[in-house]
Order: sequence, then C-alpha cells, then structure tokens
Amino acid sequence: MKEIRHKVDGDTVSIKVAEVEEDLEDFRTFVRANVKVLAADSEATGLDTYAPGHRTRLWQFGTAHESWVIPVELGGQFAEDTRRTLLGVSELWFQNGSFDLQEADKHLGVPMEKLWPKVRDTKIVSHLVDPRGQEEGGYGHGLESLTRAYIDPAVADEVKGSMTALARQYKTTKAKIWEKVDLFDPTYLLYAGMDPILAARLAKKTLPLVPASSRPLLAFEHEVSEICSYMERTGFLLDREYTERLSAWLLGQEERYKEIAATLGVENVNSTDQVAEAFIQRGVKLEKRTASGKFQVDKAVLKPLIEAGDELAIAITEAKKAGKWRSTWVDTFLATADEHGRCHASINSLRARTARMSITGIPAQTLPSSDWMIRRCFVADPGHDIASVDYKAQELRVLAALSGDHNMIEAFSRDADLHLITARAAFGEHITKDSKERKYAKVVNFGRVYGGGVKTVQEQTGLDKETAQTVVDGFDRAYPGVARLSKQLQKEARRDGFITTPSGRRLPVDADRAYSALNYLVQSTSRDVTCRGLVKLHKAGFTPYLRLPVHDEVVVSLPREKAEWGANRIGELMTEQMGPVLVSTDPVVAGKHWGSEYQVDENGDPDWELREKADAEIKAAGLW
DNA sequence: CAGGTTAGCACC
DNA sequence: AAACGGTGCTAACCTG
Repeated sequence: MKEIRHKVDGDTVSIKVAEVEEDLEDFRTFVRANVKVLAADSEATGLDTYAPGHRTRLWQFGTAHESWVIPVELGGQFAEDTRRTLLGVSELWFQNGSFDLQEADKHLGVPMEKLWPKVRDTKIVSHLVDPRGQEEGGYGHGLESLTRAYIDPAVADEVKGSMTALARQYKTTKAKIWEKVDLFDPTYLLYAGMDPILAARLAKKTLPLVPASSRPLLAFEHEVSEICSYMERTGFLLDREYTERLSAWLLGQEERYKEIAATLGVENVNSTDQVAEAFIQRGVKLEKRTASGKFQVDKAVLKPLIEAGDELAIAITEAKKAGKWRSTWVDTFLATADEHGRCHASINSLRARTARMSITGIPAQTLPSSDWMIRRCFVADPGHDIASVDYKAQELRVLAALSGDHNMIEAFSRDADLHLITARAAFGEHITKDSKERKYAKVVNFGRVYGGGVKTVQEQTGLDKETAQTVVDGFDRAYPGVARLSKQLQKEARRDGFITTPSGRRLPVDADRAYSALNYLVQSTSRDVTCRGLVKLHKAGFTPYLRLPVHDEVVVSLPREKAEWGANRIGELMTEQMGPVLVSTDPVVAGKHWGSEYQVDENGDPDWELREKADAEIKAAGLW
C-alpha cells in the first residue's frame, strides 16, 4: 500500500493506493467505516465508454479526508472489491455520475439500475445552485472550476495542470494521456485519488446553497439523468451498409464540386479568405464583415449569388456541405459504433443556463431535419419501427400558459392557426392560409419568443422595415399578455438578478440583457415539460424503447405490431395540462428508419408521394 | 505543433 | 427605445 498526503483547504488529506491484493484488507476496513456514504469516481482510457478497446483503469472511493485508489484494470480481486463497494455503500456521491455508472455497467458488470437509487451528483447540485458556465459569469460545472470556486484554488490549479504536465512528460497529447499513463504513476494517482475527496467536499459545500424553491428539483433531476443514462447505454442501431454508401457518395459529391471550384480559382473551399478573395476577383461586391473585420461569405451572402446561377457559389456551397456532412456525421457514426453496430450518444440532461439538455456523440439536436439523408443512417431494432413523438408548438403553448394571454389560450383550445391569427392582426382579415403574410407571421411568432425584433424579422424575411414593423405590431396587438409578462419578468430580473420558473428553478439574467428573461422562462419550462414526459414514460415501462430526446421530441424504437399503439400511448403520457393550455403531442410511426417521418402531410399522415420521391432520390443517388 | 479561437452551419 | 434565446461540431486560423 502506498500513501500520498496532500493539503486541501488547510487540511492534510490522505490518498491510499492498493498496489497488491493484500492491501484490500485495509480498504475493506475503510469501506465498513464509511458504509453509509462515500464519494466515488473512475478513470478510464477515454470518454468513449462503448468504443471497442475502451478500458476502465481505476476506481476511487473517498471521504472529505481520505480516499482509496483501486487499480481495477488489473482485474481479479481489485475488480471484485470495487463491485462489492459500489453495491454495498448506501449513498454514493459522484461528480457527473452518469459517466461513471456507464463504466460500472459496461466494464465492471454492475448494472446502473442497482446504483442509480443511491447516486447523488455534485454536478446536478451545482447546476441548481447556479446554472451558468464560466463564460457566462458563473462558476462552471467541471470539477476543476467547482474546486476553484468552493474549495481551494491552489488545488484547482494543480488538478488543471497535472494531466497536461503528464502529457508533456509522456510526449503525448491531453486526449491520449489517459490510456498511456502508467497505472501507478504518482501524479496520476494523486489526480485520481483527489477526485472523490473533492466530490465529498463539494457535496457538503454546495448542497446547502440550493435555493429553497429548487430543492424539489434535486430528486427530479437525478431521475432525468438516470433515464438519459439508460438511453445512452441502449444506443441507436446504425445501418452500416447504408451509412458506408452514403459516405462514399458524399465523398464523390465533395470531390466533384471541389474540382469545379478549383477551375474557378478556389483551391480550398473551406477557407473563407480564399472564397472572399475569389468573389472579389469576379467583381462581386462583398459588404458585410465579421466581428474580426474579415469579409463575410456565409450562406446569406452566397444565397443571392446561387439564385443568380453563379457557378462558383454553387460549387463552394455544395462541396462544403458534402464535406461537412461526411466528417461531422456519417463518418463519425461509422467510427464510433460499438461491436453490435450501435452508436451511443452522450446526453447531458442538465446543460444550458435554461437547463436545456445537450446531446453529443450522436449530435441529435443538430442533425439535418428537412433532409432525410443523415437521420436515415439510424434504424429501428430488428422487428421494430421508429416512431417520433413531438409536442405540438411546444414553446408557444407553454408561452400561452405562462402569460395567460387570452387570445393565445383561446386559439390553442380550438386548435386554431396561430400564425394566421398573427397575420390577420397585422394585415387584416382577408389574409389566407397559404399567403406569404402567414409565413412572415410565423417568423415573428417564433422570433418574438426568442426576443427578436423588427431588425431580425427583416433579416429573416427580406421585408422592408415598415412591413416588418407591421407584423411585429400585429403580434403585440394579437397577444398583449406576452408583452405584459415580458415586462414583469424584466422587472424581476433587474431587481433580483434572476427569475424563478414554475418548477422552482432559478435562472440568472444578465442586467444588460433583461429582455432575454421571457425566452429563458419559456425555454426552461418547455424543457421541464419534456423531462416530466420522460419521467412518466420511464414509470410506465417505456425506457427500453427510448432512443433519443430532441428538445420537444422523443424518438423511440417500438415492436412493429405494437408501434401504432405504443406511439399513441407515449403521446398520451407526454401530454400535459398546463393551467388552461393542453400541451399536446403528435405521435408518428415512421417505419424502419429515422427520418422517414418527415415525409408526412400536414395532418401527420404518411405522404406516400413524398416517400416515393425520397426513395427515387435514394436510388438515383446510387445509395440503395 | 498542441490547443485555443473564429467563422460557419446544423437544430429547436 | 430596442433588444435573437439556447446548443455541438469542423476546418481554418492563430498563438504560446
């Protein structure tokens, strides 16, 4: 047994390392003495728990003053004692427990289901104390920044620097040091052994700081995190054959368009400098500049050129698109699929300032939605169908409920066309459903929720200032309760520095951007609606079928014979009555692959013509 | 030359 | 008086 002593916040703490199996006798004594509550952590070869070749290297357990480092990589009794400790201790504190529980489940054979009931997560606590990242004026939610804020800045600096220094010493990168470092390297052991000590201290310091209004959210957020961790573990089945064909096809597209761009003088389509230079050479007047003073050559700038048939603009856009789609999505899916052909997303169930989730690995929130190509890579389990259940106009319904605006509530209660109502308030009763005015109104309906005004409406619609003003005024006239709520929230935000959502969550609002308070409230409450839906689905036993949450939507894989029934049942469970507003859902069974649900008509029924067209496109592209 | 920043683009 | 909120990922570019 090896012991490392270190100073933390004026105390001397002791890190003990089990080097040989005989050392475990003392470890067991330590666990018995702290069987009610311990902090725990694990170190692995990387963050990709499900990647082939991934290994867990260490498990660590500790109190505020003492920790033990167990080299589970050596297997045998080390792994066995770790299992017994995880299962035997009554309360386990983690910093981001979702990660460690996947490690325990996949690489130690301890099912997450057995651990979740006793998990407490300092990251969840930290988010409820202050949801802001460091860039936003908060403390952040990583162990290092939390240590700096709540425990001991000197220790935070050591933690920050230690693995970077090791990477240099081992002549490798920060990403690779985790698998390269010697299992008993003293710096590594100090780093690893410190983690549970810090987590234990964080728990003590931060738990009392959770505002009274937010305390009921503690249990709720642990449950949401648990459900998301099961989705991560399940993974989403990849259609490898299709995905490989798609990758090859995209590569072909990229090369074809790159060649055209090259003949027109652009060697590297991804270089904005080169692109701008080439257009200036062609006599195009570039006007807009970026923040750092460069010529802007984004989609909005290229759009009119493409419409005018400019070959270079078309070639650059298409080459960039094909390249990005391949590298960001298609090839990443192929590279990260596990031995069963499943991709595992990483779901941060409590991420944004507004508590919105984020999903990485499979960046589910940013996959192209109007184009079926990318989502089509993911398929239902054998014998299953994909279904997607989304909330109907979730944020607007939530806004109606929160603002109590009579017109908006009334419109939703009779399933009226909200965009048409806004359009008519702006332009008059003669406006029809398929008019361009309704399209402008739609932009404003969403834009107002985001806090946008006349200028942004102009940018998005191309309208002149007066007409844009007319639509915005139409919105404000149609739903006066919205402006009223916004005003009230801004007052609250300026007074307190935060607003409180109906779920009790505190949302800090920057004084110079008080207008964002309305958006924060709507976005956060919408997220809570989706998460309450997830909890209901979990309680009803649907968890094994859940694949991904996407803001206002849940994607599931359901046994084919029960898919219609299941999707409708899920839709019912997710539906929530918010005061006078029914936040209802729209279940759609898509078929064998994800993405096909987008070939539906306005009633949500399959649009066979569109589907046939999509199939023809797939065949024509040689992807079949 | 590893790692941070910027520009651009994908989504709700 | 007016105010576009939130997210992730890549290639290019920049820097210590």
